[in-house]
Amino acid sequence: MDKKFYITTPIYYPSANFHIGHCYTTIICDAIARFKRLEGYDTFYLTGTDEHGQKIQKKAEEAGVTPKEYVDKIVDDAKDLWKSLGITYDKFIRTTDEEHVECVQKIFKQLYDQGDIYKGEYKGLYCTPCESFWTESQLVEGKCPDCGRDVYEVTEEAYFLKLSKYQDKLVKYYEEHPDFIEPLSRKNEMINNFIKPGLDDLCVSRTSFDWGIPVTFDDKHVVYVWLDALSNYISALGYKSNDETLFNKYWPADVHVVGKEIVRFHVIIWPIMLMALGLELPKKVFGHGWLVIDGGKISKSFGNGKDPREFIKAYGVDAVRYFVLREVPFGSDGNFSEEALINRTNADLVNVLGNLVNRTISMNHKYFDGVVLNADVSEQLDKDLIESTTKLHELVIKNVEDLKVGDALQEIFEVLRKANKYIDDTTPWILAKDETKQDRLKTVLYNLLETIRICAVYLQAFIPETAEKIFNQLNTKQTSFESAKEFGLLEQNIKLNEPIHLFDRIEVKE
RNA sequence: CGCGGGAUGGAGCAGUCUGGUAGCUCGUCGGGCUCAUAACCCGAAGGUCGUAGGUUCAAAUCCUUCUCCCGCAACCA
Repeated sequence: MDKKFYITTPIYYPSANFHIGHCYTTIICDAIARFKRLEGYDTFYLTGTDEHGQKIQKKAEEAGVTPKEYVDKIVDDAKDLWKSLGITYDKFIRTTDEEHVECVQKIFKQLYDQGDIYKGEYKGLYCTPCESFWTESQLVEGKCPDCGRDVYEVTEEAYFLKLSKYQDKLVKYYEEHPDFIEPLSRKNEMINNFIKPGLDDLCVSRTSFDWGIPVTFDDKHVVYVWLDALSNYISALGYKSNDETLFNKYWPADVHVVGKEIVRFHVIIWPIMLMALGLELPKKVFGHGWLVIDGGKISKSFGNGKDPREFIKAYGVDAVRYFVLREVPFGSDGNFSEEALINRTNADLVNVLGNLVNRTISMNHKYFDGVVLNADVSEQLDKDLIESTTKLHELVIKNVEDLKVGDALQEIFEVLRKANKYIDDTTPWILAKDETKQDRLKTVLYNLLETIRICAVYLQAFIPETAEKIFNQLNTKQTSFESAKEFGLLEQNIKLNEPIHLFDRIEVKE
């Protein structure tokens, strides 16, 4: 029986092209998904786009195209971006996919039939020219925050989801599953802010615009965005379709990775929807922090929404992947800037990893014509390096398990630093000059090559292109996850390929 | 008192639960080495751990006060 792993990103809102923040979430999930595959899990990695809603409708009107044409263009661009970042999603779901639309309609109907959705009245403050509802607190001096005009109290019929009915059950679920919401601080926020004061039933339909999924039995209404969007996690697996094979295999999700701003929807509305449908709840919702620029959010209006492909082009895909994976601590925000990206790349990828691989392989070529040899002449010194390298196995697994990808990378680089130190401690260039030390030299270089190989096995998940380059230079077939458990599996008597820089130093122009 | 998080050498963070010499990466300065991409290795300088009080033999850590920053509450990854 295969171990399975189902991981999702949020489905992003394609009102504009994606920025580095979207990349962050998607790269994290990709690294975890790759790692799980490497570990031998039958993995399903889902991402996609949430394409309905008034904002898209408006954007499309402004652009003079249909909403579908508008989102098609952005989706094409997104897929190109994911490709350039090496994202290995198993499915890209769009909420305009026919399968998804039908699934949502069936869900809505079922919840209505069983009484969890009911028809009621929605009272709100409405701005007619903007076609928008606002809450009291959103108003600016009592006027519409968008256009500054008066708002009117309007009543319209709407469907509601009975959140209140499931409140106690939800709290009980939290208590019985302490790992459901991560990081923990988000959980307290949710309980104190929303659940303790009592959940209001949620308005789940709209009549004020029509770019959405129609309610089958009442076509004035379209389905509220979050009910539509959240369903993607099961509609993508074929829930309520003719073929539920994937759904049966992968659901419940092992983790929904989401930005901290939408944790609320994933830990309140989504679980309640699932309870109402009689389905299992996801095992974990992880609310990650943001990449911020000078302490502020990334957004187009901020003028910092530079196309991430420019960074990839300039510094390489793995520099970008490494940076975002490494820079943001578990659960909190990390700072993004081109300068930080350059520093990180030079300090870790060039100086520690690149230089280690280059100097080791160069020496092996210089001293042994590139042939991998090991004469087993060990010294006490070797032990520390070998132990650290071997211990990596459980450390990396544990950190990825806990979604601490930055820490996992830190552990790997810790070992690479040790390897650099090992070179200085063993001074191979001095051994090389002594005829009687040739066997010792073989062992020293073997230990280094083997350390590099094992680190590269893990790095496949995070910086796959680089790991591949390392394997090529090592000319090894020992690249499996299992092969990293044991020190000494690098094939002897094989010939290394020529040393090539993994990363070129980024010179900062004045 | 709406709720939550944070404040630790120049920068970014760990340490706080379970009190006992303040740690890591980057940066700066000095030295070493020459296999390597001005890299690598060693050493040093630099911190009254936001403020004020309390508990204790002992507080970054526990308790209380205040200040400042951020997030959520409202469809931003």
